[in-house]
Order: sequence, then C-alpha cells, then structure tokens
Amino acid sequence: MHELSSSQETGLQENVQMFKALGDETRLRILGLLTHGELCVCDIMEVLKLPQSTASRHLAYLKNSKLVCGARRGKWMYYQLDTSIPGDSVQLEIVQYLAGLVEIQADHQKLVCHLEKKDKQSCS
Amino acid sequence: MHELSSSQETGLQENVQMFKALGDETRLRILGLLTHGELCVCDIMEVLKLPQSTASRHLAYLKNSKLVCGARRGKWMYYQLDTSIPGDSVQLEIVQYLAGLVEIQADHQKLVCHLEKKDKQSCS
DNA sequence: TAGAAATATTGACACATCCGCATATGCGGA
DNA sequence: TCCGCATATGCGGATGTGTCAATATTTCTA
Repeated sequence: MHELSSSQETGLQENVQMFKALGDETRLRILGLLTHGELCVCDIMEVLKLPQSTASRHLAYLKNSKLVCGARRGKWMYYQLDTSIPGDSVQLEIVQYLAGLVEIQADHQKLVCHLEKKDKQSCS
Repeated sequence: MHELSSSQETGLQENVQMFKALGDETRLRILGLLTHGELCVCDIMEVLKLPQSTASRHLAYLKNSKLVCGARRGKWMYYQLDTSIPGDSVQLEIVQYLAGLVEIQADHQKLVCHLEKKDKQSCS
C-alpha cells in the first residue's frame, strides 16, 4: 500500500521536463515521425533534413524526457515512442493529437516516400 | 468549406508555444491553481510566494500561449483558464492531468486556506 | 586489428528565458 | 486632479538551449 489517492507516480519536475521536450518544433516533428513506428537516426535526418548531430541530440533529449526509447541493433540505433507509456496517459494523448496536425501529416507523407525509396534500393 | 481533413486549425508553432509555456514549474503550478477558478494576481503571488513581477510575467506568458485569459475588474486582474478551450481538447486533458499531481494538490490546499483567510478578513 | 559506417558527444556561438529590482501604467477614491 | 493600490513592463545579469562542425565512440567486416 502506498499513498491513498493519485494514481500516477510522476513528480512535477518530470512533467516540466517532458513539456520542455515538447516545446521545440523539431522535437515535435520527430515525435510525429515516430508515430509511424521504429526509425533509425538516419531516417529522421533525411526526412527532416537535419544535420546528424542535431538529430542525435534531439533524440537524446526526448529519451531523457521519457518520451522515446532507443535500442541499438548492429550499427543502427532504432528509436520509438517509449514503450512504457501507458495507453491511457496524457503523453499518448499528446502524441496522437500531434499526429493530427497538418505539418506532422506532411512529414509523415515524406517519411513514407523515403522508406519506399530505401526499400527499392535494397531490392534492386 | 475549408480543408478537407484535420478538424483543428492550430499550427505547429502555436503548439510549440503552448508546450514552452507548460515547460516551467511555476507556470504549471499557476495553471493548477486556476483549475480552482478565477483568481487575481495577488492570490497567486501569495499562495506561491512569488514576487509580483514574476507572477505577472508568468501570467502574461500563459495568456500569450492561449492557456489562460484575463479580465480587469476595477484595480484587479482576474485570470482563469482560457474560456475558449474546448471541453475535449488536449489542453484541457493536460490541465486535468496536472490537477492530479500531488504538488498541485498541495498548492490547491494552500489556496483554499488563503481564500478562507481572505474571506474572514473582509467579514470581521 | 584496421577501417568504414552509424551514431554520440563536445565545443563555440547566438539567442532565448528566468529572475527580481525599479519604474511605469491603469484605476478608484478623496 | 492627486494619491495609493494592483498590475504591467523595462532592464541587466545569470543561466539555459539550439545549431552545426569537428571529434569521439561503437559496431561490423575484412
């Protein structure tokens, strides 16, 4: 038995950190892309036209804020929305809300094109 | 007739601005207090122990980010959660989420005490 | 074990942001 | 119209943040 009320354990500071992470256009767009599923840094770089260090930095920031998580497979780091985010959390509500924004949808379209090109290359 | 998809009109930049506003502990606590209803700057100052200019600044920031709105009545400025926030919006979800955090609930308790004291003073 | 590819980190710069004092403004009452 | 209260704003200093180039690290492969 713990406290008697309040279901969530997250403190105010962690929420501040999360919102700070959300308070940047590039990071919102990255989150939007990750709605699509697991992506590696180079996908994000190319779709959003970011220099490598910038992409990597933002992903580290998002990871630090518990919004995304990453796993290395071989040379690649694959990032995705943090798998520990519960289905009924504000975090998820926010991400789904973002996915509805036109700018994010446009990015999503670019991502689809990018992934298709990538697939074709590895096939031919 | 406007666009064919996407119900909301808010652009990415406005959302960035909103999240920036949420990325500060003091502002989150102010929003928490405003869950209680309309408050004037001095209430917020006293409950959160903030210097006047700081309180006023944060309120201006929140107003600018469309999270709160204010109206002057006499010498006092009364702030409240922006009345144009729809009932099913992310903004409201976020504010309700905040209201569940222990730190915010503690502030709320302090506010209640503060308001009681204020009432007693004007009665006696 | 050397080298190449993918990613992370560091360093420097510009710029935004927070804070609180001091001051300005808006408003009501004398 | 002058004063005082509630609030807003200008300003300077300290700190935080985003960006990108350069460099370090990790991992695979030869």
